[in-house]
Amino acid sequence: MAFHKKEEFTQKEQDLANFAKAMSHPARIAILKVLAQRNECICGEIVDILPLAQSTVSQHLKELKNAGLINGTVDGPRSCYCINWKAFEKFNSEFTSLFNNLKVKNEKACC
Amino acid sequence: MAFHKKEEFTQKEQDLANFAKAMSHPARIAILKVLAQRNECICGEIVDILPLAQSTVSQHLKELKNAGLINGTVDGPRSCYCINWKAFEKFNSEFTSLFNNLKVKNEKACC
DNA sequence: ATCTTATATCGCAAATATACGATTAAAGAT
DNA sequence: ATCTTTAATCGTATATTTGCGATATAAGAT
Repeated sequence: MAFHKKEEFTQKEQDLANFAKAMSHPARIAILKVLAQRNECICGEIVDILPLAQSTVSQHLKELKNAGLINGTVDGPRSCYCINWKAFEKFNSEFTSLFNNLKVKNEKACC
Repeated sequence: MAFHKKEEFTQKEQDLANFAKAMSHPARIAILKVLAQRNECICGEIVDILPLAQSTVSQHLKELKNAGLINGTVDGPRSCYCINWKAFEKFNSEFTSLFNNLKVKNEKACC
C-alpha cells in the first residue's frame, strides 16, 4: 500500500466513504437497527442480542460514535447510546442526492 | 479474530453491509461519480482522473462490479463500465426505508 | 507475425479491521 | 472499605483491504 491515498480525494468523497464504512459491517447495521427500534437507549442489551463478545460490541459502538452516526452518554456505570438522526439524515441525503441528480440526465447507460 | 462472524447476521443486514462496503472508499465514490456523469461508459479515463495506478483502479472497478453497483462489458481491447442504476436504487431504497420507517416512531431520542 | 494499446490478474508489502480474553475504571450497593 | 455490575480499553492473533509493479491477455494496427 505504501501509504493511504485517501486524503487525495475530495472532502465530500471522504465523508461519504467514511459514512459508508461505518455501515459496512452487519454487526453495525444490526446495532443501528436495535438502537432505532427502542425508545430507550440501550447498551448491554446489544451485547445480549448480537452474537459477539462485549468487547467487540463496545468497539463497534465506538466506531459508530466516531463516525457520528450515534450519540452516547455515560449514565452511572452504564452507558447509553442512540441514533444521531441529524447526522444520519445529512449523510443519507447527500448520498442519495449525489446519485439521484446524476441519474436524471443519464437514465439509459450504455451497458 | 478467530473467524468472521458476519454470516451470523441476517441476509438483509449482510446485503446492506456489502453495499456500504463497496462505497466505503473515496476512490470508489469517485469512480461512481465519474461513471454517473458521462453518457458514454469510460474505462481508462478513470485511471487518468484518479491519483491511483492502473492496477489499483482496475481492482476497485472489480469490487464495484462484484458488489453489483456497476456493469462492465468488454469492448475489444478496452472495457466499458457504467452504473447499474437498478441495483443502486434497490439498495438505496432499502437503506433509506429501513431507517426512515423507524425514525418516524422515534423522533426524539434520549441522548 | 509483430507492435501497440487497454485492461485484467498475480504476487507481494504494508495498513486496517475484526474478534476476543483480560484488565481497568466507575459508580452504586452492602 | 469491599463487592458487584456495566462498559471501555489494552494486547494480541488473524483476516481483509489497499496499493503497486510486473506480467499476462486480447484485439486492432502495421
